[in-house]
Amino acid sequence: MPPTEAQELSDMAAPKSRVTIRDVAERVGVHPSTVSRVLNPATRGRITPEIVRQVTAAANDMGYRPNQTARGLRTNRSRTIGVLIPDITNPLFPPIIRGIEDSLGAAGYTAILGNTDNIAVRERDAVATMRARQVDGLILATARRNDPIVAECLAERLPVVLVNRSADTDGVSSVVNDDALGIARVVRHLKELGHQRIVHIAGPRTISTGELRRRSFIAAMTEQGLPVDDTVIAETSAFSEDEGLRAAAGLLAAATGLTAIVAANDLLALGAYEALSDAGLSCPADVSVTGYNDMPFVDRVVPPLTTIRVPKYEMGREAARRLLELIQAPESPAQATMLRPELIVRRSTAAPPD
Amino acid sequence: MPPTEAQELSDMAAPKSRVTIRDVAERVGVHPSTVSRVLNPATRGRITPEIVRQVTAAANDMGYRPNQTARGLRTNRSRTIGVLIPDITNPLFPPIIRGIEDSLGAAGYTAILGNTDNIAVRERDAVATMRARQVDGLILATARRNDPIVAECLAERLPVVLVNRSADTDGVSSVVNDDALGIARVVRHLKELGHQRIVHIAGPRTISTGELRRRSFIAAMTEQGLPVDDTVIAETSAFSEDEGLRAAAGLLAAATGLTAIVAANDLLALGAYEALSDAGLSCPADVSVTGYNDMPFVDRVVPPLTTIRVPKYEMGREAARRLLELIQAPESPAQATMLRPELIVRRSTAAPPD
DNA sequence: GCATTCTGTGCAATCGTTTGCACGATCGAT
DNA sequence: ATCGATCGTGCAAACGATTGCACAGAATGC
Repeated sequence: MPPTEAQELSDMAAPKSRVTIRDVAERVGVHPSTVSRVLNPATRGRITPEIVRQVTAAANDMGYRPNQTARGLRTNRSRTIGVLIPDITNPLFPPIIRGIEDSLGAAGYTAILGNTDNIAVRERDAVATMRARQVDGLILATARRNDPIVAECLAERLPVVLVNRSADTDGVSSVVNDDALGIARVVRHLKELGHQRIVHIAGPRTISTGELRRRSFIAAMTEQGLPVDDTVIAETSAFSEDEGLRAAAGLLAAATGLTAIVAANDLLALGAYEALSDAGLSCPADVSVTGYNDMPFVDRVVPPLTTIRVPKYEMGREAARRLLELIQAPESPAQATMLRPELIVRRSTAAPPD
Repeated sequence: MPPTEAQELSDMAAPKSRVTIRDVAERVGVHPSTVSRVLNPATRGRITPEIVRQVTAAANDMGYRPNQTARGLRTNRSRTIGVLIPDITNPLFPPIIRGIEDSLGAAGYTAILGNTDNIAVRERDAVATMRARQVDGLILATARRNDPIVAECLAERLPVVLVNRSADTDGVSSVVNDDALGIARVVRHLKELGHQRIVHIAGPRTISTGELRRRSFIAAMTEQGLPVDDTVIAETSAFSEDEGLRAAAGLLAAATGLTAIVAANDLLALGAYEALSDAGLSCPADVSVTGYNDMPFVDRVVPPLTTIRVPKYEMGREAARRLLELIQAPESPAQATMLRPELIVRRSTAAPPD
């Protein structure tokens, strides 16, 4: 004996399988295309108000949820964007990501993330999987100054926005902070404290922030009438604590009478802290140190780090906003947005010893 | 006059539009379904080796990339999973997320993220958008002990795994650390240092970690033969620094002669630091403090925090692994995995003053 | 009152893959 | 030599939505 049609099922409707546009259409007695048009704000106007009412009511009632996958197949728009970052574990990035997601979410888009660890083949891979998923655009926090990925996206007309770092490639939009301004403020701050012999731990020159902060350092020093020669800049191969330690140690060994270190980012600055303590020097009594970015928690290290705060959340938000624009109007001209950084004076800077 | 077939186009083929399975089929002279079978490892064996060779060669040559969207529509599998976290900006989560992504990535899956800020409606929203995108499963780092979202997923047979926090709901898989063990180790450590009057800043009881660590604290104290009454536990409404400050201040005001504070997580412990300094007390000279989680950077605050290290990356990795299993075998029984935490002794704990 | 425009809806093709089914060829067994 | 079984491939129908086109009926113009 087959089970009788259990009528209890009808009230507390268990949504057995997903309800489709066709189910809604059948319930109301119209064609699926009509339902589609009702549900699309752009075409809703073409349908009789009474039908609109019935369809929306039925859709709500039945708990209809459009299938993004099907829609994406047809329209070639996934309402998904790919975000490439070096490493989510680096505290610089979460606020940026948060800004991106908030901004995208408000527009009905979602992000998929890829960690690349700054490894080129992982970047390629990540872009490939993202393209397979038909992302509508890309936000890259991984750009190098001369980045083939950026060039490819441009060539294939995939909307792309760079965030935090920019690139030399032109025609690409970016949202970054004003490195020149930030570094100028730091140098001025140190000069005002009385420092004369200021040195710089530079980031990798293959990355825009590394090169730009380096150049800005030289410019700012010159402008302040401070001496700048080969011995005041140490190069690093990565924005890492280890590299900061190594570079700072070199500087301490070589540079005569330095009293302040301008690091190209906070991690390098933390490395410099270590080098100082290794050398038996104290910060800020013997040497002042500054960072860049104002990562979470650099206000809690000892001494709390004087640094430049970049508007991380806002950069993420702007980058997403810009990308959405670019998706609407793919041919709109590239624009490079620079957000204002802010000098945060804490305890790692003080007057030089006399 | 129509443009002549430009034969220059053939060598440096600009991939004008995406190459589909049909393009590959035409090039080789077989049916699209054959190409599909060649490209699918499971069915490749059924095709003549020579054809397999030709098809794979052509696919590579033409730069064919399967369209996940189309595949997803047909198979109802998106190879995408949704990850819900309270806030990516909380340093506890990035390592977990990294573990999840590494594990998923290796299996050809990608994650989409949702920040919920512990707000119920945002959780619902996030789940809705994820379902619209046909996620194959969910990893929740947002679970409350009694969480309707968890119940719904279970009811609708959407594979789900909880990470970091568990839930009271049964039938759901989870990957967490062993809170009882962690708290027991902390209490034992303090006892060994000579502490008698130990107090606890408990997390929200609506969250498994809050409740569990609280209960484990009572159990551990009892086991060590230490006094435990109403005055040694302070409740909080969130795992935040503010709440830690408030609770610790209360404890200091009320509790007679406390010498050690066991906080239910690192953020609460940092709040306790503030309360101590507000009260003119020093840590660890006057009062020892312990945290839980071993968030990034708690080794750099002053004093460096003694805490329980939970294997964050591994928890993420395991959760993803478990979810993939669950997707393969949806009816497999739920399993609650507990990873071993580790006591990390730093400078925030010392013998009590005499 | 007839021709014309307009409006609202249905029809059917389409997006790129996957997969059950069918069918001809090949093979081994008798 | 004949008959099944087996094997490799093609065929076509899905998956769920969108959208150009067609067409009926209403509205409008003269």
